[in-house]
Amino acid sequence: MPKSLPSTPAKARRSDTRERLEQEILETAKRLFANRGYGGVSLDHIAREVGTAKQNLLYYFSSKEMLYRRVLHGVLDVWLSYMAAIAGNADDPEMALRKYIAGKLRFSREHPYDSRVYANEVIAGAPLFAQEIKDRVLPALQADIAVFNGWADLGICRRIDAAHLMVVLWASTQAYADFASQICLVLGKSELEQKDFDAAEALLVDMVL
Amino acid sequence: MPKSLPSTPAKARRSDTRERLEQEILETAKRLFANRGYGGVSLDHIAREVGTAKQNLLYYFSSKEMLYRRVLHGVLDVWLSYMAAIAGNADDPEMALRKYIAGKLRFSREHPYDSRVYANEVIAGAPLFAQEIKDRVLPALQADIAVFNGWADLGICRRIDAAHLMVVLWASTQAYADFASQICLVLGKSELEQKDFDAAEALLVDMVL
DNA sequence: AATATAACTTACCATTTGGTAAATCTGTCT
DNA sequence: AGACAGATTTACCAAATGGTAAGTTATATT
Repeated sequence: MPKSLPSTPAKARRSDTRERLEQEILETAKRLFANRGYGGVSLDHIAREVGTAKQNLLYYFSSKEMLYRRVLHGVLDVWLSYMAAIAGNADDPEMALRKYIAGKLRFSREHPYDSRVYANEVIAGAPLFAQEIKDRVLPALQADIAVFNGWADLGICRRIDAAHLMVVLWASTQAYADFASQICLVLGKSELEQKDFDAAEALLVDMVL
Repeated sequence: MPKSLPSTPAKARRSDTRERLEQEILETAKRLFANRGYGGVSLDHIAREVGTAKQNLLYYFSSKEMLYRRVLHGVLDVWLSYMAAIAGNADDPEMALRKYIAGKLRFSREHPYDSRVYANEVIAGAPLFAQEIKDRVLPALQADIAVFNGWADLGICRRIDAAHLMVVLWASTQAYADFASQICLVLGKSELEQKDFDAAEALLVDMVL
């Protein structure tokens, strides 16, 4: 343990550990908010889970609502990062849709807590989220819708109601995170496996094309 | 006001008003639970909304959890009542699917609070609901799945993964209640209208068939 | 009218809630 | 070493929480 040979400046190391704890708080809060909703989680609960004192959370985040906002913001970052597929493949409808469906299902598989926090917030009417959705989600969605309509204009694909198609795709893929507990019951297993996601992808691609 | 001429026995009248208040409590609780989740609603909150004292709620329902259970039970009743379409039209796949999609969308339109309470509970992992889902929802779903597989056996329709199809249909239709706030943002309107539901129905039927 | 019972309210209570203020500790820099 | 800022804990607090116990009012039965 070469404590006398810090490769990075001390200041940086300290702010690193700070960032790591901050990140851990955010992750834990996300998981709890996902499972029990904003009102169902107390700061004390989060703190205990992280292994620190409630008041230390308030040192990192000025209030419960601010913590929640930060969680939401991070969730949206992840959400959007999985959504760029369609506009990025504007020349090949089939490939674009495949990638889009696969991407969103991957999001559900890899980030179930993010998905559920998002879902909880939207179900609640997006009281804190509406503006950010308008600013960040809507443009992306509308770009995708425009791509669809462009395809229809060119006769490459049938003219469909792109907005509703996006809703259906979004809801269907997200269900594999948000409603996993019920899907498990239906499929008679305790948790979803990769092949369930593959089956969902196959079915959706099949339906859409 | 013919108070001296009670058309119904006094006892019945009293238990009627009791039932009416009980129903009002359940409706109000449902709406609040739908919008803010179990942990986000207090008994006081519900009582104030109903116009009575918190302690009167506890006279009608022995605890917050019991009240919530009663709400859940009622939600499931409604949910199931809209789900009987497929098995009831086992001879005509197209008609059955049409009716099923239309029915589930009607549920989303007519009972958004029920839908959201259900969604919240499932997102939370169905801690109180799992057994009831197993007992009441699963048989209905499996009957529907069996009908699908029967069709495929007869060559009436393509062989598809019926379980996942049910998930997709369920998620897509329910989204129009649960995620209404976001769909409104996408469609650029303040609330969903009948024609939005019609468009969704057309798209879904089109995709499935 | 008297009584019993159902419906509702008032008064509490222990615990938990989000949050503030101050004290303490820890590592860093001079 | 001592000063100093950053990080964490301890001690509180007022309000809200779910719930109990006892009281009060309305309604029905005799």
